[in-house]
Amino acid sequence: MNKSTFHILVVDDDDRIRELVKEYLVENNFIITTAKDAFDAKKKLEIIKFDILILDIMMPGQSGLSLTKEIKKKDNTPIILLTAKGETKERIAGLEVGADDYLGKPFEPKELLLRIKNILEKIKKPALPEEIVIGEAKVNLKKLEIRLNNKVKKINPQERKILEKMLESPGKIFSRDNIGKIINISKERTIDVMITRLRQKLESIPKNPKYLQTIRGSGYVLWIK
Amino acid sequence: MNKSTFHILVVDDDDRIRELVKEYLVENNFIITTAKDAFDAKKKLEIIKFDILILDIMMPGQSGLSLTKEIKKKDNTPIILLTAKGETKERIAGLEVGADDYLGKPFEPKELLLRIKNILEKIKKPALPEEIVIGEAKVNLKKLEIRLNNKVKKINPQERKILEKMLESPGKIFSRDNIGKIINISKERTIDVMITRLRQKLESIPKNPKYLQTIRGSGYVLWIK
DNA sequence: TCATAAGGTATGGATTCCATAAAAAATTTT
DNA sequence: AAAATTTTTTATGGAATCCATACCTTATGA
Repeated sequence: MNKSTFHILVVDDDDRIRELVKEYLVENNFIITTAKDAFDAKKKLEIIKFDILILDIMMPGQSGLSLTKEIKKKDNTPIILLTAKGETKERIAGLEVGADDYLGKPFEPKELLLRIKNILEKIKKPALPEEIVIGEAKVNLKKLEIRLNNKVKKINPQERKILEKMLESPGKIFSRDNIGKIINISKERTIDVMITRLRQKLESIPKNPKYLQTIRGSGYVLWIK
Repeated sequence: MNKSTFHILVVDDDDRIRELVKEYLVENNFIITTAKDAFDAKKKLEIIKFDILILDIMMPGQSGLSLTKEIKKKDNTPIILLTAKGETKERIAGLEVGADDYLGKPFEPKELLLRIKNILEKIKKPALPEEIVIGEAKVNLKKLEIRLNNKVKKINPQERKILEKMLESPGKIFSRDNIGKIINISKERTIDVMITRLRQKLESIPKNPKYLQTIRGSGYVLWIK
């Protein structure tokens, strides 16, 4: 793997493992930060935007599972969970809670590397530009703003997540299920509401959306032009 | 999960596991074929195009690993490998050989289902081309639109289903029964009505259809050119 | 050419699906 | 902990679509 600037946070209460993983990944040109528990991790998460998080499930204080859930609520940083051997149930729980992958202890560092590569494959998409034009609106995902008709509206966190995902695949139909997974929600009406709100910020005539359209019976689509 | 027509091949030399997996997946609306070894599997692969293959690594004769390699050379059917517990090395080898995912035995059926869903997400539909030309009309099954004489008409879900099916076999006669099955309707007149509607969207002169024609006494045919 | 069978279509009630306002709950900020 | 913001639920109305029926038109062959 080439020199990278990917920044990974490793959270494990076991000093030995933490250091081992760190060493191995540093060798492979990652930038590594470690934390010894959820509390510590959260402190660091507030300051730094990591590319990947590696969390041990079994930790004193808040568990990795719970931490995953909490983090995934806010953003979609990929998470790899480390599970004690054979804890199938936890592994399932992990996926359900939104983890992107997991690894049973004991694991070979090489395997961890594979998982990381795997995830990087997925995220290496050519980072969305600072400002994206959707019809008459200009979306700034960094400032969390949408300019439309000389007005500036704020994008809320959940809205951002949906928008980001839909912007990755303009023209793709997102079922409510799809969207529900993005923001961790199941109620259909709730999703409708988020779409309605997005329309009010994106569309000149929210009642007749030109860009964020409904596909009756299937879901929603975003057209960026 | 909805009713699906996904066809999965399960290859494992252990009768017990084979049957267990089959049973569970059939319950979840998959079509399952089984094979007891690589030789058996290859015979079946020659005849049927599967959507996913589930292979045990440890098998008498050719191993799942070797089989994976062989298959991946020819096509890219997604493969999930089943590994005996703790065989980390094999798991790594599996990914390197081109497998799409793996699952350590013993596994929970529910977890297998998760993996399968995951893969299906990716392969989605074999997607007909974005835009299909039928006579003077341009059909966009994604946008659910038909452009004809500079006008855009919307296709609704039932119409789409019929169109999709007929597009799979242009020139084939579809009896009302055939069509009825597609959209779950039995009344003859009702089917006529759907055809009428489609003609109004597809044909320049709906009264004299050139492409969506009636075969009196037999049914309807779609000609795409 | 007339009778009849087969196909075409306008209409509308029932149903399903979606939009949105408003309220309630949860979360974040102050 | 009060206030402000955001998220989620709920309730309701409206729109799209489904499906059947009645009636009309066309094709066929006796």
